[in-house]
Amino acid sequence: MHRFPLPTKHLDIRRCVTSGQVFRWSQSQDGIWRGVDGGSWFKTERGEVTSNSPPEVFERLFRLDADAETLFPALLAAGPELEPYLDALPGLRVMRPSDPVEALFCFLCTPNNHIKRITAMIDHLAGFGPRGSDGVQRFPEIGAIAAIEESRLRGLGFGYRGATIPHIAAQLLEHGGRSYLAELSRATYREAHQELLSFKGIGPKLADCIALFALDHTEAAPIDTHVWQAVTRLYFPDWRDLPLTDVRYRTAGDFLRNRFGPNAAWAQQFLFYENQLNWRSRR
DNA sequence: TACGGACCTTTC
DNA sequence: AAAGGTCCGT
Repeated sequence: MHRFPLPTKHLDIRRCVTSGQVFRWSQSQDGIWRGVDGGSWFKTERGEVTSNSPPEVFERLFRLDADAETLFPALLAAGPELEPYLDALPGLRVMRPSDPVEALFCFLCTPNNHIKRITAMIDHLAGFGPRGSDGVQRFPEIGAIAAIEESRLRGLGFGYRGATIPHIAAQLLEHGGRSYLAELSRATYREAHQELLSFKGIGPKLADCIALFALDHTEAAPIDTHVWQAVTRLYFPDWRDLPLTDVRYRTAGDFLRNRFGPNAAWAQQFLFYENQLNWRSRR
């Protein structure tokens, strides 16, 4: 058991874990945040973190090695238009989940879906994994997911994803499982993204989420409906309210990569959350 | 290559 | 209707 101070400077847990980057965190009535990531569990209370892992694991998860004092000026130099969003959301981080398998399958639950149902599905999926002696529900391995019957998942409310999730797990095993994912992590962003697109059920948006959160490619800039609104408002006004086609997806993502390079994911996070916070007032 | 429609289910 | 989309027809 470890206890250490919650590094509140440049870290706002609420915003990090409600921005759709991770799905196994929740806040209870008393304001305490509890989260699971890979084999680690965390609990934050009164400015203190309790965990089964040492502080370095927490710091890695919230990417605290990316120092805001140098990162924010770099983002602003490349994109001064981001200033109001950086000011409004100074504690937002791009998270770095520890387990690529967990991150990948969490994002397979997200397409054409909403957060509430996504977390319910992920809790069900986690239930297929082992429960540690410390009571932590570990996420299932790829093989365990591949073995789940489609009807079982449909019965749990997965809808058509009850078919794609075990199928993708089986495909992953054929490609080499975890070592294959490790290869994609070492490959370039572009190679990894293209490879992920070959899976049935993984399109450009999911491939970017997986490249970023499972494989740690920070050039990835997942463009969902919210980021699309922000990007068209700021950079592509002619495309406002137009549907997000493959070509537009590629163009917008390349634009963010050209502008922000390896910090594209940071720019994407601020654009996403800014739109989440303000879309109602703009209507 | 680009556009519609369907897809499971829950929530607003 | 729309949800942090994707696939499969035309």
